[in-house]
Amino acid sequence: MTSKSLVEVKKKYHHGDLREQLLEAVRELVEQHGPDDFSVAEACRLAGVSTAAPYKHFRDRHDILRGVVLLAMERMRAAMQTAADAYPPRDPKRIAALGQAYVDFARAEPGIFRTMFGLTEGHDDDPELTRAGDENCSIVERVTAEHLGVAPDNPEAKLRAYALWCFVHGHSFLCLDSKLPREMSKIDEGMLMLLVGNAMLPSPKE
Amino acid sequence: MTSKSLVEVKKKYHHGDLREQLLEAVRELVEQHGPDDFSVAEACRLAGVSTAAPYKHFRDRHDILRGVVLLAMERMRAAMQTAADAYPPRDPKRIAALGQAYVDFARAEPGIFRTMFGLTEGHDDDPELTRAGDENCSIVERVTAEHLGVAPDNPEAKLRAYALWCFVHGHSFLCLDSKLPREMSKIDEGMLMLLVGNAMLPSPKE
DNA sequence: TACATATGTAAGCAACGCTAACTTTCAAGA
DNA sequence: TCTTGAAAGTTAGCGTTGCTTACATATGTA
Repeated sequence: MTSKSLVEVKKKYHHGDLREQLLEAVRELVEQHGPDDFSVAEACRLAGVSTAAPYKHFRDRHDILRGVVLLAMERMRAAMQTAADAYPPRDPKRIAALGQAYVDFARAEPGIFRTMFGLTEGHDDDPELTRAGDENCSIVERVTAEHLGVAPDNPEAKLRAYALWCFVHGHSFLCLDSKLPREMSKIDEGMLMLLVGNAMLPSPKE
Repeated sequence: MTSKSLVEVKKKYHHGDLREQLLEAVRELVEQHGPDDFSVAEACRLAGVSTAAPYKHFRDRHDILRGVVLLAMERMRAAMQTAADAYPPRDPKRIAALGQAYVDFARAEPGIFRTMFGLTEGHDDDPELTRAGDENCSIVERVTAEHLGVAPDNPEAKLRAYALWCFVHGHSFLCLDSKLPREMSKIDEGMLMLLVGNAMLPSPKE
């Protein structure tokens, strides 16, 4: 009885799911038009609701974007974790898969990806955003430390994790901007393995 | 006589320098409020001109941002070139200085830097933007090739240049977002030398 | 059933992006 | 020097947006 048929959903005064549906609508709009061109009003139209409704759930326009980004960060985190979990702890492929998941996310949701790293309005030191970012960061550190067989707070592991993080992040952005030579578009597996496997993480047991 | 005293400049019907002054005003606004929050109207106020004036020089709001980004790319290119030129061709410091110039630019103009890589509205395949980006990219390739003592189109050099580019770009972004552990904020010289000098560019003459 | 609260609507304001139509200035040729 | 067309400003105004205020309706709990 709690499951609503698609028919009877229309024209309930209380939407019941507006917050989540707005976030989804904005996610789509941002993906289509970029973060500066989406409009709250258009999202309202998509959700079938008046233009004043969002302000019962969000402080303002930026607060909606914040919500969208938080969801995206969680999605990204989950994707990275899943990718890493597909391989045993010290398999080099585990690291490559982690990086690949990052790049894949950027390519699958370029608009959101850019938005995640383009927020500067009032989110400079938002505790929730910072925590979500740190969490994603710590996945890389943990996996790297496991790979090296050292404690998670090992400085060497942290340094290498950071290098990996930088490389993958930069690669993701350069892919989106196609500011990389065309013939290098598909270096994911090969290059990640080369750089990550050989240069950055020379050998787990040395 | 062509040099205008600051006094007699005011209240000329023809502004004479509006295009450049608008770009500068928008640059400041973007740096302050971020790319989505700047308003053309506010830039007009800064330039002391009516809100319709910009449309004699730019197609629309996005076109203004495009101009700002193009200028920023040129500024960045010049900074990188200058930094590299401070060291002789095969000095490892030359590479490090190049990367450092990139990071420094991002830190000095974070709003513009984000804007440069956040444009997606209608600029997907803007030829001028693409060319400016490729030019910056090719500096890295050229310097790397020189360092390795090979031809500029050497595939090995291109690969290493791309890796350097990725790392530096990612590092820049992570610095801005402070999504890196706090104690790693000042790794510029040390880490660049470590990664770039040792891991990525093992030895120029091997 | 009554009521506090949550969640929606309607109406409206100020600001913005952009256009249309007009005005002023400049520069170049007769 | 005068004319004239293009370049570069202005004013006025349209439609949209972000957001607020006041009001309406539904929901959960006593």
